[in-house]
Amino acid sequence: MLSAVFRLHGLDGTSMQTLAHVTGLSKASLYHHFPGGKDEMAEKVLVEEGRRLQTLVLSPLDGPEPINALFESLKGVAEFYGGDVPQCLMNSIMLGRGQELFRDRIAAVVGIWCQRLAAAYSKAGNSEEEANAWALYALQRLQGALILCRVEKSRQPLDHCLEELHGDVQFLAED
Amino acid sequence: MLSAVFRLHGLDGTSMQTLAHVTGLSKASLYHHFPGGKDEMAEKVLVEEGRRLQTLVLSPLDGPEPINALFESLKGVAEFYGGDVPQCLMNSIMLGRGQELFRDRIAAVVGIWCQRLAAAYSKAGNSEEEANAWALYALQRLQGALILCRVEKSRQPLDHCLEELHGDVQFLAED
DNA sequence: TGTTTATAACCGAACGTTTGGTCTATAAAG
DNA sequence: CTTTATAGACCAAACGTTCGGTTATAAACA
Repeated sequence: MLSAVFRLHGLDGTSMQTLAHVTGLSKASLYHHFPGGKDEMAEKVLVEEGRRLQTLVLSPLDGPEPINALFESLKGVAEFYGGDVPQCLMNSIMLGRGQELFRDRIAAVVGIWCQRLAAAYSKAGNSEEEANAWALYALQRLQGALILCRVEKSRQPLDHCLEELHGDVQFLAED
Repeated sequence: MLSAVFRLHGLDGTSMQTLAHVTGLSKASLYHHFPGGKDEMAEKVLVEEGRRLQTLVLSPLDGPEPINALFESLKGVAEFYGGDVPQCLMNSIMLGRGQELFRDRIAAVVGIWCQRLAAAYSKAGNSEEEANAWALYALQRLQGALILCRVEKSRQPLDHCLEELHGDVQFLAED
């Protein structure tokens, strides 16, 4: 998959040659589909990743029952960050030139994610303050776990983190 | 600073030209000092960063009084990840070719950090299990906070995270 | 149905630029 | 007068990108 290349090598570390090899197309053909070149390819991949986040992680948060919505969303996260060594595309791609190109959009997505998470948590009976704090906390742990996954070349940190976040929600439900 | 270049652009995104410009030297001079080229420069920077971690973050953990040691170490972390938009060099540099080159060493450093953190926490009166869990938790939150710092272009997430970790330790001390 | 036509997809080869890296010369330091 | 540090010129290779031309697709028409 295209996104895996950018995830593993970042924007600068990914060459058109590699992309051509991965897609099985020639470099020229890639320019036919993406006249904007590498940057446009990265952008398209990023947009698609945003859609995946929407369907797997964000949409489940809209369920009527907030506790279950949070559970479902966490399940979505586990799938969103799939693979043996899960990595975050938005993290990898936000280095060097990628920062200037994509930071704003990524910040917006993260903001929405946080706010939707807080909304569900608040709907489950927490104050807005608490809800916001928990949402930030959850995102932070998630991103940190993903870093540790890359360091340890394993998905154990992510799975463990998701279990604990699940526990947090469960604890809330039992109140 | 050299490390800032790698921190911002990663290994692949950093060119010898950029390094020459930043150091004020010619490329030829850089090859005089670092015959191994870019990779050797990155390695030297990484080693120096490891020393900084040692003195600022790890050494304070050796203090006789574990609670205070943890406080001091957290203070060291705040300095270690300095600047208006703190970023983790070990994270940036561990993409693409950097992963193959440096992952093992970085994993070792993280392992030591975690284990030293757990030791202090355990010495403060926790079971080894609890201590280990807390150490992993702290590292995870830290790394996650650093990601959010890059996304939000601010050091607020890190400072906030450090406050909360400080609170965790304080809570432990009051037991 | 078979032929034409238009369009999209594709690729080999080349473009100019930048890359990591070397060579040679020069000036300063010891 | 040898060693060390520097830089300008230089190189082959790789880079992102463009071009000209070929093939596949399928709609339009005979």
